[in-house]
Amino acid sequence: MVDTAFEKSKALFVRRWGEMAASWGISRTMAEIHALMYIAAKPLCTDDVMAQLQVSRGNASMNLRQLLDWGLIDRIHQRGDRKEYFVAETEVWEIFETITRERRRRELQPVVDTIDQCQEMIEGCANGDLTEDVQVYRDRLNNMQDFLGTMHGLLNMVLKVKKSGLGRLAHSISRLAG
Amino acid sequence: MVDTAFEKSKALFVRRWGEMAASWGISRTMAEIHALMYIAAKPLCTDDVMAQLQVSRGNASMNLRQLLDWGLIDRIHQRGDRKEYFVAETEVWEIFETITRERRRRELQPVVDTIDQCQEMIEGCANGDLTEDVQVYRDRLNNMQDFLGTMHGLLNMVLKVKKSGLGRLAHSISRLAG
DNA sequence: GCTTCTTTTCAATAATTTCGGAAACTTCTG
DNA sequence: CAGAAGTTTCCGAAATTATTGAAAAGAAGC
Repeated sequence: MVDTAFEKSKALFVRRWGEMAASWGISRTMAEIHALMYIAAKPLCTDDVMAQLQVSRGNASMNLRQLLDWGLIDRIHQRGDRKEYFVAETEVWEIFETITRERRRRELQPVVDTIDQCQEMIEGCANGDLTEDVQVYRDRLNNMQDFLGTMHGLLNMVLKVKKSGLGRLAHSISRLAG
Repeated sequence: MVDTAFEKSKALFVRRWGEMAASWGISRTMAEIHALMYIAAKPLCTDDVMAQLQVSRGNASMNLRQLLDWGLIDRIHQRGDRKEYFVAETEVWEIFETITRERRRRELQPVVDTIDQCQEMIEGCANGDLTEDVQVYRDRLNNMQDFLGTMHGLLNMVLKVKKSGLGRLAHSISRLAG
């Protein structure tokens, strides 16, 4: 039956997407729900999620809320239906941008702040025979900070051109790289 | 005391680094050991790790092994000492490249392969009244695949120019982005 | 505005997974 | 062989994730 191959393919994609996300620190179910909606042709409701992923209502609800918080899905109301339906952003560059923005804010920014703080803490440590160790430490912190700053800027630029300019971008970079 | 501020600063960095890594799917202790070695002026041995992070020998050993597997630290032998010592790669771009390479291989590649597989599975599904859903699904898979391919290439280019060309690269991209 | 039905959210409990420590085991060196 | 360093395994602790059931919120009908 044609339908079976289709369903199996979708299930495979959802499962693998969840596995990948799990190893990136994102709850497996949350990623599975996202995958499900990414490939869905129509909006899905909570019951659809429950049925297709075999999870409880509470679990589905909590994860849907988290996806809303991330901005990866939107709530929509069908006229004549009381239920809430959800649709995922399907533009991959938008998805990437959203995830990037959120993770930067939640997980990278604290590190950047902490490095600043670490540097302040050793500002007065230039005397004594520990100077060399301190100097090494200071350098390592500076290098990391520079790197994070550079990546931050680079990401911003990539997001700015997105797919549109990426052909030209690629060409340009490869010229530099050669 | 000068030394105290230095030690506190290092401890803070190590702790935060571990926290960040934890939310990226990397064991906290493994990341803490890595941080410890990244900022260390001299090679460290297992006992140093045990003492500074307050972990057991077995735990230290396992995580050191993992770091070796990742290629983030190297084993070195001090003459006249039977102990093994370890040093971390301290060049940030090298660290980034290593992590990128490993995560791509371990976590991204399986997804790419799976998408291929998913596409093969629905090749014969162009008939029946499900055509529209299948078509949507097919498009979404294609978009994701394109995106992953583009990012793959982009990352390769960035790694190729690394820090050296990044000033020019930044300028070039921002011109495209403007 | 109130009731009733449906859906969502929350809190407590349960299950699963991950992580770390102790100790047994192996290897290496002298 | 003795002793020290390193590795592996097993088991318990902690953290994360999921389920259940009850309360709250929201819409439709009266």
